[in-house]
Amino acid sequence: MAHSHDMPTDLTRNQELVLGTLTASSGPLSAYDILDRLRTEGLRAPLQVYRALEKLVDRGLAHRLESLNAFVACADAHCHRKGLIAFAICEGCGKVDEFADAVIESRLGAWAHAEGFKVERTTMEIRGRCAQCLKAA
Amino acid sequence: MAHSHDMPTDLTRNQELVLGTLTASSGPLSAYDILDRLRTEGLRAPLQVYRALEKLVDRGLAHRLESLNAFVACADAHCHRKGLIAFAICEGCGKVDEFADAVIESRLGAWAHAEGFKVERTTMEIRGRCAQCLKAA
DNA sequence: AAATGATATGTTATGTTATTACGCTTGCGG
DNA sequence: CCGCAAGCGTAATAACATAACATATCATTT
Ligand SMILES: [Zn+2]
Ligand SMILES: [Zn+2]
Ligand SMILES: [Zn+2]
Ligand SMILES: [Zn+2]
Repeated sequence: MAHSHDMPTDLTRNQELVLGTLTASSGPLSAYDILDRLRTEGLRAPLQVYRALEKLVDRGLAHRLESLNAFVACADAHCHRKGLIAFAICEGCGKVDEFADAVIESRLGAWAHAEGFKVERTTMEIRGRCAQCLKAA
Repeated sequence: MAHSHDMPTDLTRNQELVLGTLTASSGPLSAYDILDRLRTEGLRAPLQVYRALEKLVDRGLAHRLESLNAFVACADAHCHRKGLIAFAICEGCGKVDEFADAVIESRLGAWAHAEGFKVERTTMEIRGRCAQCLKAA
């Protein structure tokens, strides 16, 4: 079974560094977190990171978590380039779980259709505690 | 029919000013937008606004839109103090529509139950174009 | 090879959003 | 009156994000 994080071969150096940092992290990172981890690689300015993140997010290789102002590597590259993705974010350990639900997507689509609203992008983020953290407590 | 925005009587002065500003606005406002509109009332510091917003959000009188870093008055005070609320945000005119969907809520609950994840808070925000803006274009 | 255009990069400065730290005030129950 | 909780005011700072401008890299066309 192939690893989900095989890195595409057509990334630029900065994109590759940023995606590598996200992939190596156990949880979401802010752009400035990423920058700090890449200073040894020569990155100096926030914009270098933000530009790489923009491309990665456009390509679905990374996601932005709006409620955290942070980013994660896509956990599941083969299936969600399109469509609605939900994130479950554990406040305890920072772990982020990524999932899709066709029923939710279709309910949203139905609402939008009824209202005449054209959906461009959907953010869905659940905050709480994961099973492991609940058990530990 | 009663107006949905009858203001509670037990707000502090700052809370009342902030909620009034949000209610008077046709779209979401950032904390700094609010501050600017309240300088004539004597407010000077971001914290005065953030503190008021925190209480208002806790009480369900206002909502934070994570994907915008901005706030709106609750459009529908009687029904969503609890439960999942979704927001549809028009990129054209800034209008925000607030709605609840029991099916979505139960799907999320089912996912969480299956994973052993304890949900504390959910953010759901749709970005796109409202019917009116689509027609105008 | 030279010119062009598209994409990526580097750098500085600045803008925007949010919080920390500290101290004063007000109202309220003991 | 005292002690405590909630609210308030102010200053400073932290955290997140973009604007503006210059340069570099690489493929395409002439
Ligand atoms: Zn993904
Ligand atoms: Zn956890
Ligand atoms: Zn509401
Ligand atoms: Zn609109």
